[in-house]
Amino acid sequence: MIDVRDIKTRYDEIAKNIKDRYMNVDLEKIAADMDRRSALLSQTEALRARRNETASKMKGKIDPETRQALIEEGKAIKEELAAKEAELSAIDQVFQEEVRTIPNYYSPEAPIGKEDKDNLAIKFFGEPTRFPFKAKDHVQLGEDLDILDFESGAKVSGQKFYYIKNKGVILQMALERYAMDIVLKHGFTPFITPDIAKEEILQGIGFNPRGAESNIYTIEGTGTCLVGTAEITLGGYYSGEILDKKDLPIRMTGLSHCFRREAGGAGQYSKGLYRVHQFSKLEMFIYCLPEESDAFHKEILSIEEEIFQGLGIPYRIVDTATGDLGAPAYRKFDIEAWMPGRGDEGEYGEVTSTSNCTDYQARSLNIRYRDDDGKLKFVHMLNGTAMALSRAVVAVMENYQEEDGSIRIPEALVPYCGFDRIERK
RNA sequence: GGAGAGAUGUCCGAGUGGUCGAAGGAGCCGGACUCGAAAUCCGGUGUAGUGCUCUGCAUUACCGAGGGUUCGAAUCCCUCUCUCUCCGCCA
Repeated sequence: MIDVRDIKTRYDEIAKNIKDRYMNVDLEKIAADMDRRSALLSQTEALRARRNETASKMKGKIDPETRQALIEEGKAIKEELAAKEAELSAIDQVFQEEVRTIPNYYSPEAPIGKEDKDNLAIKFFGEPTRFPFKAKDHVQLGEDLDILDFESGAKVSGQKFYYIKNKGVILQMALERYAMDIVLKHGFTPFITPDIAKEEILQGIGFNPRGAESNIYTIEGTGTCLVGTAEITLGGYYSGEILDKKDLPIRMTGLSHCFRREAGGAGQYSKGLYRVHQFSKLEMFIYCLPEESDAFHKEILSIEEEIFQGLGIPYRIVDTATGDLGAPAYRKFDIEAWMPGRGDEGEYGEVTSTSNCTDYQARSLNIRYRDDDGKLKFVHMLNGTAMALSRAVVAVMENYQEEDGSIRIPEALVPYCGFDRIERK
């Protein structure tokens, strides 16, 4: 969340931010509720002050008559206070929820635009892979090679679930370990995180676990949810804590399963492994000083590039437009890998995403550090995909396919796989 | 899953209705001593709001979370969460 005082001091900026992000937030109402809330708060506090004053008059020995009078006065205050507190708590609850709908500020460098097609391609690596034959998509390849089974996934678990089989399993594990080794080389501490997290943590990270459009599976009656990414569990790791400045930056990388409802996410571009209800992902996460977050954001992006360059997969980087940033992000870069089987003649498809969320998540989760001036300040928090296994598998399979339907293993993965191709039995 | 114990500031830890925002210690900051450092000694040191006559003063809240009792709650009661010990079960 943003600093609530900004609603007063940076009103126009917030209004412009909401507009440029194409979001629906009624800022006028929020500001009005804020005024009502502070009026009630000061009335409540005045009453509490009177209550405390009355109570403290009774500390020592006093004559019974005075005592009785004070008790009567205290009782009256108590009643009045209870009514005022009820009123305050009602408006406060509304206000707190409203504040959370205000998005983070966006970077002055982020492109302004409504949706993903307004994202700005800022770099290309490699040439899109072309074949002298008609490229197959990973669904076809996977079924022919007996390494992906969507039919059984649908039968047992529902649509958009899948089984990975045979050498496909080894390929996924190889990708996982390959990415992990690169990330570790850059000083990240490895974690395997819980796949379930509390709603308050989800909310602190900026996910909305409720509502029809929510992408989150909630576990009924427990107050917990299946995580959609290890960003949630890595970002929650230090919630409520005060970090030592000399420990910053903290670099973490976490492997988790990721669960997403993907309601209404069907269609040709969501085919196969590209958009599924469950996948594994290795995520990078950094807690750092505010003045360092831009630099660390670029560092995460360069590690993501290193991972895909090492696999020899062509990609482009896009600078995400304001309307597509998501509420917590100040700036976001996606890597889109070339996927020869996507669309008619191949398309770029998102494989990583890295966001600088500045202090937006830290404020909700209350993660601070003590600065040299002795003051507590919010850290900046950044996340980025090291490797989303399902989509990386798509990219490898489709870029490394052969005319006979077999798949070569990228050189960098051969030591991790122990074989150099997957072919039909 | 059953039984018991516990959760207090940056950390450790005392406190069982009003004199408690909270003893003591550690840490940190400042100072003394020192050529300098260590040791020692002295002083200071919570967070988040709000108001004002704004390098300060006043005030509210916060002792795991949420409710309750009371004129008054860190302290009493209830619910929940988490931690520890023992038993059971188990990959």
